[in-house]
Amino acid sequence: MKLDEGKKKVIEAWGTLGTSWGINRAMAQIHALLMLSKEPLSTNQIMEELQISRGNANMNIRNLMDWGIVKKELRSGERQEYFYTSKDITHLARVVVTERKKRELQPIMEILAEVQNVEGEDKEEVKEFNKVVKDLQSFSKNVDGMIDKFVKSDEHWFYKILLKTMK
Amino acid sequence: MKLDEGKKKVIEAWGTLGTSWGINRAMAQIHALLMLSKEPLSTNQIMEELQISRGNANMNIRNLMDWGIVKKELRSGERQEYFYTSKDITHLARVVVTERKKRELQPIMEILAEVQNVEGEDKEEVKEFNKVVKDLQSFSKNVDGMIDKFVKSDEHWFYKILLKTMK
DNA sequence: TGAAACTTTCAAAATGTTTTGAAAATATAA
DNA sequence: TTATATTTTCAAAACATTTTGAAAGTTTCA
Repeated sequence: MKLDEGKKKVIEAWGTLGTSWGINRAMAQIHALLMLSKEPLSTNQIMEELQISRGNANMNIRNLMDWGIVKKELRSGERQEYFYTSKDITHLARVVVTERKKRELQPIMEILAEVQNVEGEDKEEVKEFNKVVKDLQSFSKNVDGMIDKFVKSDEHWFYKILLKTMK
Repeated sequence: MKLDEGKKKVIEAWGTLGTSWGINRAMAQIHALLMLSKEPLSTNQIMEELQISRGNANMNIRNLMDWGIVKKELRSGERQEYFYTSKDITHLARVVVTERKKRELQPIMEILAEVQNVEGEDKEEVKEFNKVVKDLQSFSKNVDGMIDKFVKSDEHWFYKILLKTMK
């Protein structure tokens, strides 16, 4: 297989995968392109390679930078900005997980805390509700703890745990 | 707080959360409603409680049943079907994770296997590409292993619930 | 300062997803 | 069988998200 063909396939698949992870197609594809490129790329190069508009490219590069996934490189004597990303996929995984925790887990945990102990402990229905809410809380807390551990851990730790978990 | 108010809040939050997990609003809300109800509910009751159309209710109940998350109860002397779900959230987690693995992880793993070892090992660019692809593969395999482990570790639990449900 | 190079913004268009509701299909009972 | 209750289907409408592209804004340099 030729390099360009391989890149194209991975970029396409990455775009599709991103879509299921709260990262839109263009954003995921820009990330994949940068990850697979030896050198940083300019907005124009990204537009050209992915066949997307300037606005789209700009907006998603900005978003990736806000997430801390993509960085900018300035070259003396050149006006254009060049962008690059870490080749370490666990870095992306950490950022995405943190972002999703903030956007998804925290709100539901707040709601669960809010609805704790509904009135009327004598009714079966209420007992049932309170029980389910408590279970959801304990599950959420577990997930929350797992995420924190994962995010704080360094790469080394991550692989050690993986090995332990799997054997 | 009153029971109805609490239920409403959790159902709403659950719907929002579902949206980020490849489960549409109505589907997630139906699940939440059933999880929080003492008794199984009919399509009409679900429509009424969530203020959604018959088509929407039917389609999403069906989907939840296809996923194995919701079950049907038939009552002798009654024509309507009643639906219920497990109160154990880890059951849902297991199903969702399995489903997502199938829909997301498997395709990307296939692509990665396909683009392994692009021609021209002498060029720096190609070396770089092959290296990143290998890293992505190893990461994917690790995630895949973790998911399997998680899903299988729940099997014991699964049979316990199955027995409980059936008695 | 003025003009060229480049980046950012944002309203409108394109695209994707979910929901509706009425009609068709199916099951049940008289 | 026919009438009635219930479930299923699906095209169109509503809604949500992404992308475009041109105009506005900014930076740089002569």
